[in-house]
Amino acid sequence: MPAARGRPRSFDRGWALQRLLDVFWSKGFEGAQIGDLTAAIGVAPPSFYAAFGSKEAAFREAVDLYIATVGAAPMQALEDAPTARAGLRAMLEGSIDVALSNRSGGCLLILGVVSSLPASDNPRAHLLRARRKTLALIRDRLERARDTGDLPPEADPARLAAFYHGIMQAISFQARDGASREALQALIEPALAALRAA
Amino acid sequence: MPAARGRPRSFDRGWALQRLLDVFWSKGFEGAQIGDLTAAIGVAPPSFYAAFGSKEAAFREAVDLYIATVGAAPMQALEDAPTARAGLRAMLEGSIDVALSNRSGGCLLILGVVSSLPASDNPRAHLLRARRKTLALIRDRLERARDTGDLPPEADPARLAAFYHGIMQAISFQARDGASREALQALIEPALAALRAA
DNA sequence: ACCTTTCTGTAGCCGATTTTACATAAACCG
DNA sequence: CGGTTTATGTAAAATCGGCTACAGAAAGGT
Repeated sequence: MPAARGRPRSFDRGWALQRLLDVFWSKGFEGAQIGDLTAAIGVAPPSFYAAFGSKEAAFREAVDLYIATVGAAPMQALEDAPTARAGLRAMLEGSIDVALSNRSGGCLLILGVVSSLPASDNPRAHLLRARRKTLALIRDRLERARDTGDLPPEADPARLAAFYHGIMQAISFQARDGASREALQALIEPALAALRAA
Repeated sequence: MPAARGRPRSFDRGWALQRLLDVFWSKGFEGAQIGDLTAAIGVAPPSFYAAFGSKEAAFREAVDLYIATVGAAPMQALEDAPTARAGLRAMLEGSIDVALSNRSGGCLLILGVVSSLPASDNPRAHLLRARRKTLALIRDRLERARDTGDLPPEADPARLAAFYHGIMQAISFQARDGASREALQALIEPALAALRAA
């Protein structure tokens, strides 16, 4: 175990990453400026760069932390519920909780980067991979439901997964536009009607 | 009518505005840089500023042109269809046509500004107003359907309008992420299931 | 013809943003 | 306690964005 060498850091790196996540979440990759990030930690730019390398690298780490913590809850709820219907409802309700737990509203993975500046290409691609993973998780859960008889054999897990992923995107977007919890919850019942039809 | 004074403009302003719309649509307000806009018209910056005033003013004009042309088709289809169901289906299919008719994919009103930089506040607010108008159009059409017996009296036009507006947003996001026409069309049937339930 | 008006291209200003030199401070090691 | 290592704050470099001064060009008015 290598004893700590040199002057110790004046802040806890994990704590700082959570602050960075909060800033990136509410302002997006491009909206979050170095000044916002360093102010959130309470340090000067060189300390930020020494600890995280660059804005892009910090964003990547913050997104991974988001996936492992904030974003995991709705997906876990989907996984654990006894039926596909209950799972989807829990996932969407969890998404609403997430979308309302931040000043600006919405999901970091969906709204973190949208503009197409060359400087945002890598962060954008990182988020796109995360979204594809979310989609795959939903599809897997629906396939399991079909295989166990919870959904009829003619149900189309891939199509339904894209549809419910779309509902998550709608929740995020409308939360960003200032929708209330009631307004967001009103999206769930109409969305679940698609299960009866399938 | 005052005869044209001074040196005439070297390009047609309406034609130029369409080019600007194309650039703003595919790159967003912040992603579209002055160099992109002037290159699309084929002029130097001073000509752009003489004709349009500023990037923000040009964006506002481009958005208004988008609403009057590109965006009008799906809403007109919603209005003209004989039933609410047929209208919503036509609106969503029209949204898919729109979303696929641009390099980057998606709707300008939904994806044009997302980041929260202070410099984008006015453009963002302008788009938000446009979205509210879209939502109101859908709600009005559903109210009419309810009043004429096309939808049952217990149907909730405001809720359903928010839901189908959400589907449009999902179409835009997934188109921006590269979804195929087939993938986007697969969102429509599940969405229409909400009508049967209501 | 000459003046006024308006547009055009070159070239550059001005501010903002990410990132880094540099000197200094705070820890451990021998 | 001197030396090494790493972090910190000030301050600025490097870059890049929107925007504009200027001088010249192209039209109409008189």
